[in-house]
Amino acid sequence: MATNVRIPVGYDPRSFPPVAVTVDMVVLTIADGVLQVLLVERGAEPFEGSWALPGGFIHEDETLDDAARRELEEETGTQVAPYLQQFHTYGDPGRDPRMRVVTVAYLAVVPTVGDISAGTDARLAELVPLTRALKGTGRYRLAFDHRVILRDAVDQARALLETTSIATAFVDDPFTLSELRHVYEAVWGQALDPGNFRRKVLSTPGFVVATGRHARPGPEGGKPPELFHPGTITRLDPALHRA
Amino acid sequence: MATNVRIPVGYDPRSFPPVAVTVDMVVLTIADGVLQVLLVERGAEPFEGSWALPGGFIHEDETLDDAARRELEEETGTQVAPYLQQFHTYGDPGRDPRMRVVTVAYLAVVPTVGDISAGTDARLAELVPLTRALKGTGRYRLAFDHRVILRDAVDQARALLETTSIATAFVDDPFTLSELRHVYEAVWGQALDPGNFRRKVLSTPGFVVATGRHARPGPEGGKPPELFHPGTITRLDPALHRA
DNA sequence: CTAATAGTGTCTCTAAGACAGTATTCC
DNA sequence: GGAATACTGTCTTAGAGACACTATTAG
Repeated sequence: MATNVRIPVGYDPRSFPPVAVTVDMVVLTIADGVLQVLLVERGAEPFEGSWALPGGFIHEDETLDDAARRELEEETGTQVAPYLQQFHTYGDPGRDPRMRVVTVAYLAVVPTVGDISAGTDARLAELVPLTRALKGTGRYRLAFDHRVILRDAVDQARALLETTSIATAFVDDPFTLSELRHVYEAVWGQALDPGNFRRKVLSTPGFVVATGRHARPGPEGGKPPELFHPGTITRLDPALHRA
Repeated sequence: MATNVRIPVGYDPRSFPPVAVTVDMVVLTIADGVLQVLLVERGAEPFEGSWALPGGFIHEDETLDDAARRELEEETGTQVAPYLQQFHTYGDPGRDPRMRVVTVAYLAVVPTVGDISAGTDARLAELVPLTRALKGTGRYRLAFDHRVILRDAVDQARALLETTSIATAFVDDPFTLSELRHVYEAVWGQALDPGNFRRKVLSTPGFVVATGRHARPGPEGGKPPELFHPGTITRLDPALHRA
């Protein structure tokens, strides 16, 4: 089949076999106190009965970051993710049985996923607890190498919590230090000492900014917690180490 | 012009405009006590008078990592780099004026560059001090966005020195702790205390392995230094922090 | 001998972790 | 009042950095 591929000066067409480039996204959020990932179900073959990370082909005249932002909005209705960064590119031949596909994978972190069904596609989208998505069996079996991509993204997120302020991307503004601590506990899967956590966060200049206001205590009571805004820094120094 | 691009089932050809995928490499090494990068000169337009990072199109039926290994060997004759990892993918439209090119960038670290002219290409290759390569003017003006790629790679390398054992990739096996310290000093551009450095390295289990042997002192004299092999670990815990 | 490099000892300071104690709310 | 959550204080320990000191070589 003929296409409109133009062969530029100085390039031998046989040097670059047909390659499709996609941007796929691992959208992480915390719901019900558990780390969750956004998955979509694609009806058509060869996706039959399997789920996938949201994503799609890059358009002409858009950067990779723009493509990621576009896909994110198409899928979640979210205009801006507090965190959206490329983390790895996957290009094994045969990872997509139809043709050579090179996928630039992005990690997105959002505080809440609005209306999932607001996506422009008619595809079914769901927020899935990470443990179930990584299981590899049952309802949420992942297509292609998407299970590897998801695992890599979560490893990346766990590491970024130590050295960057990515945790603030999981919570709404303003937030309490308990909410911020719950982010670390959900992603790392381990409990942290509230007192020591507070001291570490507050002793890292620029991580969070006090508002002076306080939130109402929850239904269980307790002292009204102080509210904070995200800070301006992106790199934590000193880092917040895992035990 | 017609090509042999086949349109697979289920894909709309207009969804994936013609994209070429290349693997480009930032090959770092230390020579004359200074961090150096391998650059190649490409004669043909639009490279006229500018230098570039070594790299090329991916082949069918090879993984991205395999493409990187192949390019490295073509360019340096080195079969195996002690460190070779993908670090970022660049795909802005217009970054290559000829067509849409998505470049997966790799960071390679080698202890010594063998015969540079051993490359299969007839292109001229040179080891260039990083400071001159990053200057952006003079003899080694870089093509396209290669200056940005180089800067990102060096930032990455500086960060990896803190948390991984990448430093051992810069030195031959076996090595002395002074040689290892010179790696940190050259890449970070700052002097380190020899005594404290030794203690930190030896207190990180698995970073280096003592051989029991000693090297001859240099022409300036001094106590014969102990020789070490690279260790088995890849992640430094605790990390080796920069001041 | 001196100069240079390799390696050790020791002191101070900072940050992490354990954990007890205080403050303020809901029920 | 008791239970729960939000803080604060204090003690111990580990690691980083400064820097003095010892060991072994070349010239």
